[in-house]
Amino acid sequence: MTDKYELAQIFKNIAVLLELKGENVFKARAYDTAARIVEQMETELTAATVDKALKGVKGIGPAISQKIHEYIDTGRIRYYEEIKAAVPPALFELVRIPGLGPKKAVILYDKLGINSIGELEYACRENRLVALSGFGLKTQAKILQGIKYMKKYQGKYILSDAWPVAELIAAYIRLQPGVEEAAIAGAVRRRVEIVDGIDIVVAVSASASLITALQEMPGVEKMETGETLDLTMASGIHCRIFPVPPEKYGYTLFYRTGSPEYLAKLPQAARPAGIGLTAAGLVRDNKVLETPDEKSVYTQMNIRYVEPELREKEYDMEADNGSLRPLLIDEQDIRGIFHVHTTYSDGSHSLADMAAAARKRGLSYLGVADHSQTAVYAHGLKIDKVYEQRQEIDALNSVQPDFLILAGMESDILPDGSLDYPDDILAQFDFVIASVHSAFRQSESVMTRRIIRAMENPFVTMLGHATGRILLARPGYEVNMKEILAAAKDTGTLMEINASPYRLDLDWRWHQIAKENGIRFAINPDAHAIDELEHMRYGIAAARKGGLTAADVINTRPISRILHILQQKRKK
DNA sequence: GCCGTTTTCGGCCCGACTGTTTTCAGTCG
Repeated sequence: MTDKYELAQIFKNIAVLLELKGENVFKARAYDTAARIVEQMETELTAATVDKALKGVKGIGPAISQKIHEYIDTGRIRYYEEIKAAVPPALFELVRIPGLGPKKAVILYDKLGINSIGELEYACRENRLVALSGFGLKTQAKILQGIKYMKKYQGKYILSDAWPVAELIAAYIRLQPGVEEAAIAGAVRRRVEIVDGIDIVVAVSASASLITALQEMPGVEKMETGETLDLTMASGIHCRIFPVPPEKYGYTLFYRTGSPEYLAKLPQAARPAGIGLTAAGLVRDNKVLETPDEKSVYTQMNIRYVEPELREKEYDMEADNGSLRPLLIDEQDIRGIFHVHTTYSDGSHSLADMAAAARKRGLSYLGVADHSQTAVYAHGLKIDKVYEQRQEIDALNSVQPDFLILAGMESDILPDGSLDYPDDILAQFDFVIASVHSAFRQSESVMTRRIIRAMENPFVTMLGHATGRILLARPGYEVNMKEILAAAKDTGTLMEINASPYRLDLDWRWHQIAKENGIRFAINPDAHAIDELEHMRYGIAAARKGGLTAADVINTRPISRILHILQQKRKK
């Protein structure tokens, strides 16, 4: 299998290996850059397309170009295999621990003979790191914390690593002879932000030919057959396949979708209908009922159908059955988006290209929000650049009357809660997203106060990624969310649902609480490249989990109303 | 490894933060 994502991963690995070998860090960075470029190529990776796509691209020189061709021709890169063999695998494993970089990892390997994360954890507990020069008690504690965090999420994946794969597998299964229906179940169907694998339920009368077909499916590394079929994909992700006869399909899909906590609420609710829930299916008068589809499961239990995204322990059956539940927000409701980056700061595509891509997706407005001046690492915009960008936006808007580019900014919230530009500059933007990007380790009260102060600024339209978490990599900063939401209500500040599958922040578990406060949301892709506009599907999924409707989200408003909505707060 | 030129070699984004030091190195974004 040759694809650009695998190649990009190889280049990223080469970069890490070079750092571990102690080579020139800029050489390592060159491979990191190449990985990003390859990943964002808009064409498939073939000998015919690659030269054209990468010709004259900054960052691809003769050596890396040669390696790309070698990969296309042979599926491997010898240089990678050589340096991989030359670097102990343990080192490669150790640098995955947050807070532990290549330099310290090498010291641990050389001086303490640490050969695995388990050994390192043991060495920390034995207090053996403090004796090393450059290490101390705090470093040791930080590493231990990092290991704890990693272990907690081993074998777990963010939704965007699982959902697209699950869709491909389900589509492949549907093509097989004898298969009547196949659907994604489990946490992926419920759109949980972190999943431990993929579940697929298949309606099939005889599973022999399905098993053969799965063995031949691209990307399968290992397969164990039994009552369920357990696949291990090349990426390491597990996929459990449940083949069942068609008359059991509906119940199995329902049962395997879960969540266990949601299912546990049901026996009591189904009792008035004389229905029992067992592992075998719905039972009435000791007889297992036929449930060819999922709707029939709910009909026979005589309770209302619940969207898969809502089937969590948080689901309140009594409240739901007693009221009219409006339709959850849907992809079709979205008219425009906010929070994309361009080449003005750290984006990969130009303002014009991002706008064209948004328009091509059928959107009618796009809110650009590059980084502000303090975000040096992201090439944040100095004031003269702000004006330059504004001019380009005005020029683009003047030639396309049916599409509107909104001039926004993602302004850093500085450690004291002030913003990154004076008010007279902020006032010139159509909207401002205020986000924390530095000094993450302030105490909860200081951080909360800092964010509230930013929200009190009349020009701050919305609060960006409210906790700063990076799923499976970094917990969010300490913050009192109840106070933040109360302040959002008082100040009329919108809350961002950052749709990056790495963030999904504000967490859906807060959505109803915010909604009850009268707070409205913006679902923002935080896209740094055209293909990241696709992040929207994860943000919408999160909003659905939060029980939000089109009315709760400003992206559903028409172009004619949007500027007014964005500027409501400053007119208060 | 890549780039650009005052071109074949020197610089590469850079500042904050932290924990270790006793003036700095490593990590992160």
